[in-house]
Amino acid sequence: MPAKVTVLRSREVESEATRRAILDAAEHLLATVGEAGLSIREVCARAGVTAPTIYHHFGDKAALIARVVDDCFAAFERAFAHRTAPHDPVEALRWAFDRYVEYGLRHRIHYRLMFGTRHARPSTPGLASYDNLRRRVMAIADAGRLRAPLEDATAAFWASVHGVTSLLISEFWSPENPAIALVRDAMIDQLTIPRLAKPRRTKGTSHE
Amino acid sequence: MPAKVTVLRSREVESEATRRAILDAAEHLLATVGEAGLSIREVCARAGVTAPTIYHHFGDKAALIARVVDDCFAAFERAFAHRTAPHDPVEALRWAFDRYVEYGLRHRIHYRLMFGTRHARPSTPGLASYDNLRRRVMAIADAGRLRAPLEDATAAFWASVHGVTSLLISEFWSPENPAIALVRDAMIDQLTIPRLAKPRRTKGTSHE
DNA sequence: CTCACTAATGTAACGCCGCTATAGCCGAGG
DNA sequence: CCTCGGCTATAGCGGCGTTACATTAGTGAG
Repeated sequence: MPAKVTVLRSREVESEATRRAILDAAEHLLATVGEAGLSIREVCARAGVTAPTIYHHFGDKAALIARVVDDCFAAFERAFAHRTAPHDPVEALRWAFDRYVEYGLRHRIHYRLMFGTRHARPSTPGLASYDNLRRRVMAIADAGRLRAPLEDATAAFWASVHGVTSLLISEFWSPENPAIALVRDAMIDQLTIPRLAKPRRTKGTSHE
Repeated sequence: MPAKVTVLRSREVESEATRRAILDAAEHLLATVGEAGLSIREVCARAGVTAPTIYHHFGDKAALIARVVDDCFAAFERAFAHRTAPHDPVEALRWAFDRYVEYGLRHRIHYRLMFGTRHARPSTPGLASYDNLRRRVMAIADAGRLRAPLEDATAAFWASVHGVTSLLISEFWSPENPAIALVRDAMIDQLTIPRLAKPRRTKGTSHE
């Protein structure tokens, strides 16, 4: 019985296999030689197809790369989902900061493609990724421990972790730079309340 | 007497003129169509020379761009020098943050070339630019108002302003995003002491 | 003043690249 | 069985960075 389906759709299955072969080859080359170094011709050689096949399935080089980047966002979120975050929402955010930097450092080229330049409109996986961060900040707000508006605080955290990751990827910094933790803790200490104290707007109300 | 020098070196002068023509054409194209869009052939057409002339003077495309980037760093520092900073060192740093973002936003492509990827070893103008920031932070430290080691604080400030600028350039943020000031003030409030109080290591010692 | 030398520039070409008009293959449906 | 249409290959276009080679024109020595 499964044979029937397989036989009936053998053509589509074959076509989909070709798509995957192309995507796999593109992803591998992207991680190896980067966007500038990736050539359609090399993808062809690795995937065992010829150029028109790629253009038939993906349109052009930019669309192919955009497709790979979408898969990268999925992998990016998986990097967070695989491990379990601390229970305390503020500590969970600190933890997420480190995971974010860690991922960026391990997938430099992919990170640049995801966040280095905006490719057309922000993709759905990209938005989902940002929503993930917002949910973490919202957990802090729900605990009454956020010192700034939700949207602003989320954006601010993103900017700081993105800045750190960018400098690491560009090799302006080494991964041992103490400034990494300094940025992380400065932003968290300033925008959140460490314990369950009355949330006050003026800074420096918690003695020690 | 100056005629003697001019005549004797007429050849060098001419050669230097073509150098400048090439650099100007490259800078204009770079700001217009970006690094990927810039082609040696187009530079040739604009500068009124042929390809071997460019390779004779600069080596290859990357070296030509690196040379343009060096000029960008000079323009970058000029953007700070033209205006006068506030006297208070902390406010001067806040002011520098805004000038930095402002420059990045006005010269998106150049900023990306300067800080987006490391081009070979950090150029001399690039190092000078970073030293400028460190001097501002040092002024705060000299006033006994810095809460972290000089090098770490300098790096942390750089990361935060770079993160903000990157997101603005990539158009993930709009220039009106309140998170810009939030990042700026969070880092400054956390790493500096607002008035002339006794510098203490624990956070939150200055009431109001 | 002459002339060989050398730096500066031009000619033409090589081997890449992204992309596509066109044609052929082959499973799907009648 | 035969047609039909989606998938793939052949071959080629124009453009790219780069370079071997030829050519020009100031320069310094005799």
